[in-house]
Amino acid sequence: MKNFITQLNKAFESRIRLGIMSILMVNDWVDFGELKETLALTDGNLASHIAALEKEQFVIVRKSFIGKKPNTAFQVTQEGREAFQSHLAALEELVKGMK
Amino acid sequence: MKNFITQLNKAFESRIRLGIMSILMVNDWVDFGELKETLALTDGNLASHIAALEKEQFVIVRKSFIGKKPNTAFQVTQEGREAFQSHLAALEELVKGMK
DNA sequence: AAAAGTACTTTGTGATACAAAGTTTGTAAT
DNA sequence: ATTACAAACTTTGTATCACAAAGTACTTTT
Repeated sequence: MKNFITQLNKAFESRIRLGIMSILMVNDWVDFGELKETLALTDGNLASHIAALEKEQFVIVRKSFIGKKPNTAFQVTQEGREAFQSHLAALEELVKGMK
Repeated sequence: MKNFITQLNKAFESRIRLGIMSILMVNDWVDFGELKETLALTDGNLASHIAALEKEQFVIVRKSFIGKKPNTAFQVTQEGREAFQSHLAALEELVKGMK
């Protein structure tokens, strides 16, 4: 009766991390600037949310240069993909119960 | 592109409040003790989350006596119902985008 | 009188969110 | 060579939140 709530992942409770994940789920290698603009975040805010997701090993970070400019890009890991899908499945249960 | 995230309501970000609301959406007048057990919360924890929802006017609280025992029960308001449904709709958008 | 039940409130601690400003490293312009 | 700029952080500071545990108030049961 309460399991669908305990299955919700704490890492995905915040709107912003929900946004980051949903973008990374459908786009391979999204870069810092693009993500920042899409979600209308400050640098620091994005950096800290990414750090939280990286700590959980839900995303990986790649630092490189595009031409002469430094570029940081993110990709969702397999683990992140699975965790996020479970989270969404639990949310879906919740929605279903309401119809 | 980012609107479905901004449509997510901050009041419903926590697992616990998500749980409270989903129960109240399908049950009329749920009492303190029942909600507390269903969600496996401490008294204080439930009280504070309810207070947050009450402040937003998403739930109303009724204090009465059942026989000789004090009873506190909660009901979702129309406003709460609408806000929660919008929230779920936004989550559904998010899920849909991923299929 | 003592114990137990209901519903809180208070206290304390630790985590989180966020903005704003500062820092680092490397490139580009003058 | 100095200045300026850009990307991506890190730091700082403040405010809010989550939660457990203990305390409170009132009533009822034993």
